[in-house]
Amino acid sequence: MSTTIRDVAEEADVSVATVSRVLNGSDSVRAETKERVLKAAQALDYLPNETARNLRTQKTRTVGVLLPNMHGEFFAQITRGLDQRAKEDGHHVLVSNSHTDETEAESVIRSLLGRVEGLIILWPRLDIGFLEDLVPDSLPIVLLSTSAGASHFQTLSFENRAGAYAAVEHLAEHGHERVAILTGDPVNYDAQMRLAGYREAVQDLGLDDDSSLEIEGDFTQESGRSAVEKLLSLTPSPTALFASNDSMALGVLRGVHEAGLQVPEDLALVGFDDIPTARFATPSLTTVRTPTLELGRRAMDALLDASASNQPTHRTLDTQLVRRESCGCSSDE
Amino acid sequence: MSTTIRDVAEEADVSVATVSRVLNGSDSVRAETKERVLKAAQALDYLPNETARNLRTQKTRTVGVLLPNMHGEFFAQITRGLDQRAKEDGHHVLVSNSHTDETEAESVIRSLLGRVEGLIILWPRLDIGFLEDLVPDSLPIVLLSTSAGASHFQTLSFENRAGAYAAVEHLAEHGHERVAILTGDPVNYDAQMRLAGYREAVQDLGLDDDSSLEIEGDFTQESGRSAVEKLLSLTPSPTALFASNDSMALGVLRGVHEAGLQVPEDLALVGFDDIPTARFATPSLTTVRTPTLELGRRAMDALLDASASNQPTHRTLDTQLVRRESCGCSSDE
DNA sequence: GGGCTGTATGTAATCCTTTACATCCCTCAT
DNA sequence: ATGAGGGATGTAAAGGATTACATACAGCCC
Repeated sequence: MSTTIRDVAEEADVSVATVSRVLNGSDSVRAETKERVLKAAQALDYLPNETARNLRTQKTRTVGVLLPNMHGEFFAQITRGLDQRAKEDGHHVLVSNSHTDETEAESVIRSLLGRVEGLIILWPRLDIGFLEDLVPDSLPIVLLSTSAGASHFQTLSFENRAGAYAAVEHLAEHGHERVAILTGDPVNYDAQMRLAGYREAVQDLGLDDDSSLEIEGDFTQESGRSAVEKLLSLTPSPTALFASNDSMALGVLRGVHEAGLQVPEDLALVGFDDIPTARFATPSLTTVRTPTLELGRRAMDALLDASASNQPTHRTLDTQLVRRESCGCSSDE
Repeated sequence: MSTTIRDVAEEADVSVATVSRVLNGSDSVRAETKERVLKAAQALDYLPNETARNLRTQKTRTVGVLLPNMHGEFFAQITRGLDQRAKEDGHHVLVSNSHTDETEAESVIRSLLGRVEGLIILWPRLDIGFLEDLVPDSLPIVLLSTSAGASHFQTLSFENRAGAYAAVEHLAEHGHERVAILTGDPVNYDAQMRLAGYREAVQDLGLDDDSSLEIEGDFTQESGRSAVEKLLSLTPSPTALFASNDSMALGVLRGVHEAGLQVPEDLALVGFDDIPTARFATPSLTTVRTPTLELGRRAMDALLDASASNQPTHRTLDTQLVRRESCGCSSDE
């Protein structure tokens, strides 16, 4: 078998307690002894059994993360942010990202329970009550992009509403009065909030208020492309479009091109997210930047904090309009 | 504290052994007793302590995954594939994806050792000897996109060389004789192999063999964009370009547009990877499809198998040319 | 009835650490 | 000289599960 602390103790001719003390650097141990222990550990290729350690200390230093199938860039950035922050505190990240339905999510969560010290969940159609029943009250949980305040869980989201508002407002500044929206999947919280921001702006700014201007999409590029047809069939045609994310905006770009028209001349366009490709599209995409990496970091932050102060906080992260070409501006950058 | 198996045993008025037997469904236990135990467990909200279980059974059912900073879509797909496959076997995935240098990677691996039963590593500039020293021989490891055969580790890669060959060949079929390549980061194994495939095709097909046609990129969109300038300064100008990945190809698309030229008329273009955006670019991108999700699945497959038969296998996954518009074809799809 | 078999259950060892408490010994103040 | 105090180390008890082995009991056969 693999070598244990007992073997090291024997080799160094001390007790296991001393070995443990050396390895954890906590208690006082004579310099000479310490060295002997370290040498023994080295010689035997000793590797502490993390499981035993976890059991004894009642800590796993591991958090679970549930992410759904989502846009790759978004997914990657969040994961990266989570991981960065976790690493700073010496925590590990146990991921699960391929669950599709509620049953599966339940079994995933169950299998995570008892091996994680906290959970970060991004799950659009999450039923809060269901989750409350499933997990012990004592387990810190951070919910991402979910309707805030609905629970005693911590939540963290983008400032979607203000971002969408800014996007529409900017299109209005370009003189557009008939601005359509391509929505995301209606069950998605981000999508809902972006739609809300759009509506608010349309009202406030006195733009054409026509429910046929709200076209339903699902955040995929294909839904962006196919939306163009619907868009062009409207009378009068909208002169501008707010796409609820960049993937769809890229699809729209493609669709408009296929229809033989031009962005921004025939249709001004603003997206949301500022994925890397947005800058390199032709025309480059005006969009609302979401701090994705930051979302990950802050989520982990909140979770690790939660252990200490268990105040359920609900935070949002500011977004920022990035002016490029697709709205009719000449690019900022 | 949380409830233990002892509490359940007490509640159900049986021994802990019986509770364990019921929960693991292995041994024979009377139906009536079984029910009583289950009821007790339910009533007490009992959750087996996974750590204790892991310690006793000497199994963690957890594998570690190291991925570098990489293109989002690629990253997401691999992770998904890994997770899917792991879940099928009831395994958990511990990820780490934000390490930058060797020291950090070392500490990450160290911290994983002792809590995982295997490791999947994608790490471009990995030093095999370093890894061999670091991990115990008994730990199964699968290396992704790395020079094969160099070790007793299992490896898995894309069939990059053949893919690149096919891309260049296709451009030659369109009549191009002066085909440039935009390479990826030279330390990257995929990049090396794609370059090798390009060179092989140039030789075989008798295309212009001019080392100035090899432009160094780094897989980023920006490097694609800025390569256009260099490309146009060559005399005579190449009429076609093979970009070693789609991100760079998208950057090239942008750069060509900025230069007031057209793809494919002024420059035919083929990418590599077939990221989702490739289909929606304008013009849509001809590219070589890599089965990314499959790479993840197969990697996990190999790892979980490895426990049984520890034959170091070296496999490659076939790639496939997808004809769209940027090469001069009318789109397949 | 006695011994044998097999099923259902209990007892206790075990996995490998950490750590509270005990011990030992040395130094120093009284 | 003696006791207190403190530094270095050892002993053994957790921590919560699994499981080998022991036990109890019922049924059966002769």
